Amino acid sequence: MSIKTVSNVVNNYAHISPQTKRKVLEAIDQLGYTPNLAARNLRMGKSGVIGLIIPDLRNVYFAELAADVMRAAERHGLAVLIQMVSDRKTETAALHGSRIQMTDGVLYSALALGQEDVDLLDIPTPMVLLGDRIFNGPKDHVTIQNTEGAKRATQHLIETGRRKILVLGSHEGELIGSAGLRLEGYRQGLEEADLGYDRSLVYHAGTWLRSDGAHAMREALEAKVVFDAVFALNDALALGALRVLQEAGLRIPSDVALIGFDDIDETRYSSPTLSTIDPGRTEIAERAVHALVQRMNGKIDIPPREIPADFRLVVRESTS
Amino acid sequence: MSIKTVSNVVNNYAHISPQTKRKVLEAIDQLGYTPNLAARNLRMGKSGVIGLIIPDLRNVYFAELAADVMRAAERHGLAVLIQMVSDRKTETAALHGSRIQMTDGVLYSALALGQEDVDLLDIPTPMVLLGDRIFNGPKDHVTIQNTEGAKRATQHLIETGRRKILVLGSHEGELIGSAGLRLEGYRQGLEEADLGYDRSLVYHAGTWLRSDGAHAMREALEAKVVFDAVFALNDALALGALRVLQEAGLRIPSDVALIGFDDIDETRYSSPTLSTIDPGRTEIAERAVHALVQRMNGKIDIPPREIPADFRLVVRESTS
DNA sequence: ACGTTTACCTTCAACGTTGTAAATTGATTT
DNA sequence: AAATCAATTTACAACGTTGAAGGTAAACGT
Repeated sequence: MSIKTVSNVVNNYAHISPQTKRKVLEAIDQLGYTPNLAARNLRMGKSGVIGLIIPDLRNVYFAELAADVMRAAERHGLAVLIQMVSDRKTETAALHGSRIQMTDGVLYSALALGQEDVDLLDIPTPMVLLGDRIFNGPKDHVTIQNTEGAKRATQHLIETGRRKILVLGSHEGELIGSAGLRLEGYRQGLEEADLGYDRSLVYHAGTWLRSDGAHAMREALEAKVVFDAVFALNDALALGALRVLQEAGLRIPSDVALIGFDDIDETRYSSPTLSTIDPGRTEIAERAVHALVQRMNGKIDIPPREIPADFRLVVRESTS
Repeated sequence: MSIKTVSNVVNNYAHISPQTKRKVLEAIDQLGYTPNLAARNLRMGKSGVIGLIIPDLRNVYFAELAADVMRAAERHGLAVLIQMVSDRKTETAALHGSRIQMTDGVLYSALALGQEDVDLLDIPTPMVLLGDRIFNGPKDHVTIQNTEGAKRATQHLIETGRRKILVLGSHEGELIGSAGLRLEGYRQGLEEADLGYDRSLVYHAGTWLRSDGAHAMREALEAKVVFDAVFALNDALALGALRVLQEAGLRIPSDVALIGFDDIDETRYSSPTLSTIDPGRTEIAERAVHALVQRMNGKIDIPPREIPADFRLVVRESTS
């Protein structure tokens, strides 16, 4: 009984006699044999693992994205190795370090790296880019329709009769990146409704955590700005703002309408529930994994693509 | 220049002449050589990867746990392969499938498997158990002090003058598992204060999502039970209940005090902020990884241990 | 009955690394 | 100058798998 025969049984190769197969399977069962994956990986030149490089799982958006990616990967028989990054250094290390080498490909959502670092993406590992910080890179890019989604959110507020729409979470001077693109959508929404863009309604927030939303909202209230709606550039900011608005005695949505962006699970359970833009996270994960698998199989040899995901306005209590 | 010399340089073996080292490093740099990890893994018999088997990253508790585990693993130079499981079948497959074979060890938080499946844990892969569903297994177990924490929560409510404490999230007849243990803590808390245990104050919830908390809370309100405090067996339940209480016009904490369990990030941002028990998640992750590394190195050969994590009462607005 | 095909099984080599032990070089001692 | 020792480098084998190619015996065709 040669080793190769066992290998053939395990990989159920076509030409094996039923009795040999049975004998081998019995022996495997009895000895508790399992194929050594390291050896198989070495021989085959692939590991069945894809990497997922993201900022932080404690951020609900990325946790949900990771869950969706894992589900999609599972359908392709792939395992997912998550690597969290926190700054330029760890991010560069994740892309160029040795660990990436044990994956067959990576999904990468940039955190600190930006358009100016596009050359760093030019690595031999198959890769699909996520997020909104780098465009026109050397890799496929599955992306949220930030501008279009933000425009839709703005339109929705206008349709419900709001005119003075506060924005929370801008990044000064940013043109691409979630903040820049969503702010642009807001401008377009105003413009189409013939409403002017008023800089004094735009509040900055470097990071996008609940506490930042609360902080920005407090600033606006203290500045006594007049407004009848708030568009927070993501849900976490919106939830932080929500709390401050309520503390200030404002009723939502009657005094102030509030909308976020991302459709994280929590928006369904806040009080009031939060209207938002669903950026199509599940679809993003599926398309990204699909594109990555195509590249990994080397079956397609076409230039890098931009793959947009469909978004959807989700109307809940905070705007109706 | 032999291959082995390169290997020696890469692993910076002690006795290499400076000039050879320089030459090798130059060549490595110029040719862009990286060691093949699959081959190294095969040769060394380890992969530098640990597995983390958990229910679902969309559950904030597990997302935060995963993040903490990854940080702890990073400090040991280990990568983390997360495997989500959803039922007995996927869970058994995760423990006994082939994928576990590409990890050097696993951290495992049981979902569907329970005490009766303890034999399934008896696998050769080093493993550390997390969670509260299986005790006295054949592996180290890092665990939350459920009973003690729940007792502390109950005591806290009593200290603030509450007497009729509703419980949300019990599992009928469960003795071990988070629900059973926390309910036991609640009973002990009552007992020490000479308060009677009243079954009509205990509400069941099969799963522990926000929606379940909302549902159980509604049931209690509809039953017109009299109560002045709510102990939700986890934070998600508490947050769901919070919303229903507010909808019913009850003020928190003046009409009803509310406390949860887990200290998820969100409890800091709800309105009002939520008192809770911090079960020491970060510490759990660190101790678990530490114990796993010890077992992986085979340096210790002692019987399985129960390793309890320290908990902490976190008082916020919902109880003060 | 003999060549030919088919089904099944085995041998060989290679994937790229590292531990072991042996070989080479250089420095030091006698 | 030979002998000894230490420092450095190398050859070899092995980790466990699988593709390619080869072998063997039974089944088939003429």
